[in-house]
Amino acid sequence: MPTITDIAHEANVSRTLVSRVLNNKPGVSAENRKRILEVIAKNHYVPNGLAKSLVLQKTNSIGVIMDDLCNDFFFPLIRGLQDAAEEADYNILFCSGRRDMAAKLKYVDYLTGGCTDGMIAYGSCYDDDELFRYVAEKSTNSVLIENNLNDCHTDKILLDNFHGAYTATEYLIKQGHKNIIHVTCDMNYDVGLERLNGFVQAMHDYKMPLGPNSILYADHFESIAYQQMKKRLAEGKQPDACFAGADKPAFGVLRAAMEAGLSIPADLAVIGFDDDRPESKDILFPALSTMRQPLYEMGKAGVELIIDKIEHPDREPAIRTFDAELVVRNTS
Amino acid sequence: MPTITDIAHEANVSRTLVSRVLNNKPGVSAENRKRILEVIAKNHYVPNGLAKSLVLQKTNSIGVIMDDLCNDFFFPLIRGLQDAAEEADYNILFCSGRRDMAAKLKYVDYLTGGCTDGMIAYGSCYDDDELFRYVAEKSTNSVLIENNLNDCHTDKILLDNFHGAYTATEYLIKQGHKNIIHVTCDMNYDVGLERLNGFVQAMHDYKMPLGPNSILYADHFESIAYQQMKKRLAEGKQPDACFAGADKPAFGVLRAAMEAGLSIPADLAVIGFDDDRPESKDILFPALSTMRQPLYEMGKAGVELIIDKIEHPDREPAIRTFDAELVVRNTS
DNA sequence: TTGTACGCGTTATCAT
DNA sequence: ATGATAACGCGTACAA
Repeated sequence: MPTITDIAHEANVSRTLVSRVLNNKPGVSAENRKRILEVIAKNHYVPNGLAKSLVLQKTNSIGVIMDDLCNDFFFPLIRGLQDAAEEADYNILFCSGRRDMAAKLKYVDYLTGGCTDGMIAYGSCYDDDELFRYVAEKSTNSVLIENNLNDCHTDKILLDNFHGAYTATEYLIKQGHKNIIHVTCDMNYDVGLERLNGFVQAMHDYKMPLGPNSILYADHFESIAYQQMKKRLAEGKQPDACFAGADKPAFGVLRAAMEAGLSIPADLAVIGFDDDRPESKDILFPALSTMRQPLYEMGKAGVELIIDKIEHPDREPAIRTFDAELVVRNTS
Repeated sequence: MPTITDIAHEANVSRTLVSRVLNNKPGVSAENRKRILEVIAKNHYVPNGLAKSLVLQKTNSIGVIMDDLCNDFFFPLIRGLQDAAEEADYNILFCSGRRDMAAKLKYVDYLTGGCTDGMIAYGSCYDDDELFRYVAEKSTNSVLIENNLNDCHTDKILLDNFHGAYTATEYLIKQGHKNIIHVTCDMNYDVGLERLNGFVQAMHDYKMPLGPNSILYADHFESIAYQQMKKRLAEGKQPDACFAGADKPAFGVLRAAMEAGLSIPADLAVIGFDDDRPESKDILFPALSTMRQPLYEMGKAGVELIIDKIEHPDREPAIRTFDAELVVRNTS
């Protein structure tokens, strides 16, 4: 790879002049500028980003670390991050250590080691606590998305899971349903608890019956919710509405209900959370009503926040909270 | 961010000793090593990657540029890239200029500007020719995946589309089908032509009837194939087998056939290419037989190739070609 | 308009 | 065992 020195030699000028040309700065005669540009083009010369960033103390790029790049649920998030970065003329780099904590931490070291001006980490499960704390203790600009750790004093983008669950439950109540249950998502995730709490609060506020039978514990997949709901129906205890803590368990509930011959939403209204899609490909589900996370907007906000932080490194950590949006489709 | 100089001062030693400790090298007294490690830990110090890479002329990271990160078709590719990079202890960074050529080229400049040891570009459409040529003319290590440009003298990972199409067609012939047609995918892509050629060659070799009615021109989506097939069936010209140049048009064909009351695969056998999934969510398709691209293996090979090139910069450009694999499901 | 000299943070070479 | 010094490639005061 040619360096600025090579270009300077070939053009018979000093490196200073080449640098001026590269950065469109004045102080170069038209003649020299032309010759320098020719030499640059001829050699396909591009300034070394490492050296440039090192001296400028600015990389103009942002790193993103996610626990999974291969999940279409995150597409809106990725698009939001990309759009905001493109708009601000920043490079945005995605990387993922997947389920390997050591790999994740290595990427954090990489991203915070000077190669980027700031980093964004996405994660919502307890496993990510270690990651988030590791990011937060670095003295670099960082934004954490989705998970709220009170001891991490960095910028954060959060979803109000409690409020979303409350909204969904309230909607079912106002639709006139009398026997509403909640099917949880994975309670190993923060979101599981928050959504359960939102459900309970709404039921309480509207003085709806709330007992041990009001909650069915499932996880983030279809299967357990399917089994639990099947069992519940077999016992003859049939609710008339169900708020699920995530779409995957909601599809499990739907599957059980459809197998039992229930008509949706007449016999059972179902509303999920996340605007996800079913795992099962061998069954045709009705379009699921759900609470949609504004992931696109959250991604955009994440980049905006990190850029603001880069430009004002000394400001206090900021938190931006987003509300999930009720999307009514054919199951409610 | 603290620097090595800060650490050295705080530990009352020279930068040399700190560097030795950081890189686990001998030549430091146990006492000093201990104190230096303490200071490092206390300050959460991480060496600046820019400076380190600059002096070492080695970044230990690989960049990947794809025209779309938000497409689950590429998941196996991404996983292959990640697995191989992880195994070789390289960082792997994903970026995408999406449909904006200027953005793509900017990312190429970034990735080839010293921040990575090499880059991998994926692309199969004609639009990517400009991108690929731009990558190839850089004097950095690069691997191009999927698209074959003869004037690009870089490492390449290719799929033998001709052979895959031949295999699929041959399979249909050997199954005893007499009236086989080909529904093309987008002919603006290299792959479209290669797969058409493979079909024609197989039909020719087996002396199967080949006329103007043997080919239906569609694109990379369901709709046109659906319309074309619907029209064809309405004309009463019903083939007994169809090889589609991609899965999306194959689903379009299936949709038209199913609407016409045809039984699959008894009345019409269908085989696609790519192991993709349907666009339509309102219809339940049978599991499609297809030619699966070994994208995971291709991704792994891409990283292996680039690392080999990094270690042997002077070797001749290498090409590795992969065969698609016939996956027989319920449509043939 | 042009060029010299210094510094960005690190590693490596060579003294001590 | 320890430390001064020179690179890596670039931008930028400052001097000419």
